[in-house]
Amino acid sequence: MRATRHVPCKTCPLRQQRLFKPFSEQELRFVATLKTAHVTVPANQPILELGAQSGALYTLFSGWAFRYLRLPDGSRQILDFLLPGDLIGLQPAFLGGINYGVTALTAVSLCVLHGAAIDALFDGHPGLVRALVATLLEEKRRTDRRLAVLGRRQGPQRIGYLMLETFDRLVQQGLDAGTECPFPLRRRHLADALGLSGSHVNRSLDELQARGLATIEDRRLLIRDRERLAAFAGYTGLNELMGRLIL
Amino acid sequence: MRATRHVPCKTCPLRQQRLFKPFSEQELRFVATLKTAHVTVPANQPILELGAQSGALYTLFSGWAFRYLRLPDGSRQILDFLLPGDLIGLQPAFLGGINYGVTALTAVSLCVLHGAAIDALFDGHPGLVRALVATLLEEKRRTDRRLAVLGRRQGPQRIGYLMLETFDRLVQQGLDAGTECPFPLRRRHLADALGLSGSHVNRSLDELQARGLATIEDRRLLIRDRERLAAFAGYTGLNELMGRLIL
DNA sequence: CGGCTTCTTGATCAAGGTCAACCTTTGTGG
DNA sequence: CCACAAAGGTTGACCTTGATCAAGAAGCCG
Repeated sequence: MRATRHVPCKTCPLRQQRLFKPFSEQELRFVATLKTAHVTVPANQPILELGAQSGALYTLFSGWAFRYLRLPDGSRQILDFLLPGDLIGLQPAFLGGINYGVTALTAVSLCVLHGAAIDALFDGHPGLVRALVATLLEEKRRTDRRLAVLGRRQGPQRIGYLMLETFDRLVQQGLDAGTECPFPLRRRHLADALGLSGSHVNRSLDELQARGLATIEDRRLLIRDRERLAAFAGYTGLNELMGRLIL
Repeated sequence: MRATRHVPCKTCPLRQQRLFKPFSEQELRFVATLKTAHVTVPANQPILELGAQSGALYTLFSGWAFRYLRLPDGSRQILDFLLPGDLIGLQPAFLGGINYGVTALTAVSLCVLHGAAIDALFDGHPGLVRALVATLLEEKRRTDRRLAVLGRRQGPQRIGYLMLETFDRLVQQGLDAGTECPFPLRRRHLADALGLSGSHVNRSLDELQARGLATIEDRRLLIRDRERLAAFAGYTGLNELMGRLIL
């Protein structure tokens, strides 16, 4: 983890996006006081480790990361892929103690926030708290669906679902949507996120390709027939959400 | 849904439990203003329906319920079982629009809260909001683990996990823990919650019994060897949590 | 050019889904 | 209280999905 030059909150490009709640002057001033540093982490390096007691809170500024759980038998379940704007470490900062790990998928850069200070959020910043709760509930909605996908759909459908969800999250962030997007996940990540084995991920990808629905090539995702892919995977779209919180 | 006599918030027996955040006088007064009625719903009847636009918010007062998603192909994924003290309908009350359904598993009774009014929570009740966020994050932790269980464990382990989690939730609520507890789920509920078929639920229950770990008899769960069951299912205990919100 | 990790493919086999028949419990109306 | 219907549970046969293992092929560094 290497420190780099500060990005001032005031001109933060992430915040400009429609996805996020616009801040008042006062709110912006508060958020700016939280920020303590800006760091980078190379691909495949840990951002939060399971044992650690850091209390730090991060906003993912650029790059991809993932959150995972390690089961007693050693296997890994990826819980979520994190994209720019996502908060990292709210749970440990707030509840104390950490459950999960977060690892950089690509090289990432992070805003470091003073974790203990977010408690002050609750006194005098009702707008920010509303946005926080909305963000949490929105995430819960995504989690609900993901649970249903793991519980009820098979390999190819699971992959198709993740593809569309990820694509749409990128679009919400302002990716100028064509029919493709970056997709740095390796087979292993797909397997660990979707509860499949490596080889089965391959067979499933083959099927998606054979049906002319989508392919992954060269770290990019190509959606060949969005309509049919959505029907195939049972994907019904992200909810358009009202001002997420970004810190 | 039938209206019944009010239970006054002031003397609400649920609130006495250690599990929930104690209220100040002022907070209690605020919460009491939210309450509009007290109703009952018979077993297997809907509490919240997918299409509806009710804006009502409930606290489950007694009985069990479950939250589920209906997939495009008609199958049902149970997302969560709801126990007394759990909030029902926060997501629709706050985000508007509803994703999921909630159905009574046993006969239940519910506190009806004025959903639109919870927005006032954010102005002037920081203690309650902290408890709300803590509750949401705590639930997220449970969801994370459940996702890992669905993604990575097989039938018998999944069932064992759900048994222990449910048992411990009841204990947290003040059930005087012996080695058994009420367990009103039918095979179908287990199947739909855990992503299994009805017959496989049976085979898996047989295995748990044959190993001397646990049985379900007569709507009650009997934990025969907690130690070994936990090891078998990869269950590591609920987190002791700090004052959940109850409304 | 080794020595990595990742991807691909095929063979084998266990987990678990589907279907069907039958049985048991629960609930309902006479 | 009984008769019957409906819902839920049990069991077995059969077959699909997907895990596991292994061996080889690309890529991708240093």
